[in-house]
Amino acid sequence: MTATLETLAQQLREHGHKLTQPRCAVLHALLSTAKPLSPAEIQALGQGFCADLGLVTVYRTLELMEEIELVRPVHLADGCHGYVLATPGHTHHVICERCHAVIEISGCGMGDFLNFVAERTGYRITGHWLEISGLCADCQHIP
Amino acid sequence: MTATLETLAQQLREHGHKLTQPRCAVLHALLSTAKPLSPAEIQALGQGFCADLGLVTVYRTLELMEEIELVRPVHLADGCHGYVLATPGHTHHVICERCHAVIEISGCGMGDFLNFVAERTGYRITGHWLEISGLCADCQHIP
DNA sequence: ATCCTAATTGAAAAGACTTTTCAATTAGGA
DNA sequence: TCCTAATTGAAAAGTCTTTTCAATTAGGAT
Repeated sequence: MTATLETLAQQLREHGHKLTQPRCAVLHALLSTAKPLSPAEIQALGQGFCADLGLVTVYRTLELMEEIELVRPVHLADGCHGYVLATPGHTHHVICERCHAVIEISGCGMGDFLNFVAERTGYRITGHWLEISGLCADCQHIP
Repeated sequence: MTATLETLAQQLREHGHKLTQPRCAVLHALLSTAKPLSPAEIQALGQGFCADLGLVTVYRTLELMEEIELVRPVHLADGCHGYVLATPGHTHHVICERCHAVIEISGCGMGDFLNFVAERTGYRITGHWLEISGLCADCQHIP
C-alpha cells in the first residue's frame, strides 16, 4: 500500500486536524522522495506547492504528523535528523550512506534477540530503535 | 573488563593525545555513572575534579574520545543525546526509559537478520545502530 | 452561499545547543 | 629547566528549534 496525498490527508482529518495548504505542502515534499528530509529541505520542496510555507510551520506539522505516526524521524550518520513518511506497523530503515536512499523493512525479525536481551538484563523491553546503514545497489557501483 | 581512569588515560596517550586535567575530569564524570550524560552534565560533574572545566572543552574532548572509540553517543527517547563510556567491540545499549540507566549488550545476535535485510534490499550492509528501551529491574517496581 | 470561531499560520524574538576564533596556558619531550 | 606544539577557557558566532502573537484560514453552522 503506497501512501497518497489523499490517504495521508484523510488521516490528518481523522485525527481532528485541519487540512491546510501548508500541511499539504509538507506531505507533497515527503511524497516526492524516499530519502529522509530535514525540516529545511521540506520547507524548500514544499514551497513549490505553497509558496510562503514557513519553517516554523514545517516544524509544527512534523511534530503533529509524528504524533499520529504519519512520519518517522530518522537519525542520519552525520548527526542531522530527517523525516520520512511512515508506513504503518513496525518497520526499520536501511539507509544508504552515500545517497541517503531509504528502504523500509517491514516485519521485524528481532523478537528472539529482544527476548535474549530481556533475560540477560532483567529489563522489561518496551521498544527498540534500529537503523541499518549500507550502500544501496546503485551506489555500490560508484567508487 | 571494567574501564578505569588509568586504562582510559592510557588509550588517550596511545593515540598521541595529551593527558590533561580537563580530559581526566571528563573521564571522571563518565566513570561516575552508567547513565548517558549530556555535555552539560559532564561539565557539571567534571568540575568536581577540575574546577574550571569549560563546556567547550567537554565538547572537544567528547569528539576526540568518540573518534578513538572511548565514548559512544546515545540517542535518548526525548531527543537529547548523551555519551557513555564505550566497551570495546560491537555492543548495543539497553536504556531504561525512566531512570536512563544503561546496560551494554556485548555480542550482537543480529547477523542473521542483517543477512536477510541485505538479501531483500540489495544493499551492502556496512553498519547498524540499535538501541533498546525498556524498564530496568528497579524501575519495574515503581508505579 | 455566507458567517463564525477555533485552529492554524508566518514573522520575529527568544532560547538551546554546538562550533569557531584567539590569546593564554600547559603537558611532556628535549 | 626549557621549549614547542597541543590544549585550554571565554567570547562570539552559528545553527537549529521553540515560543509568542497578531493576522489568516478551514470548515461546520447558519
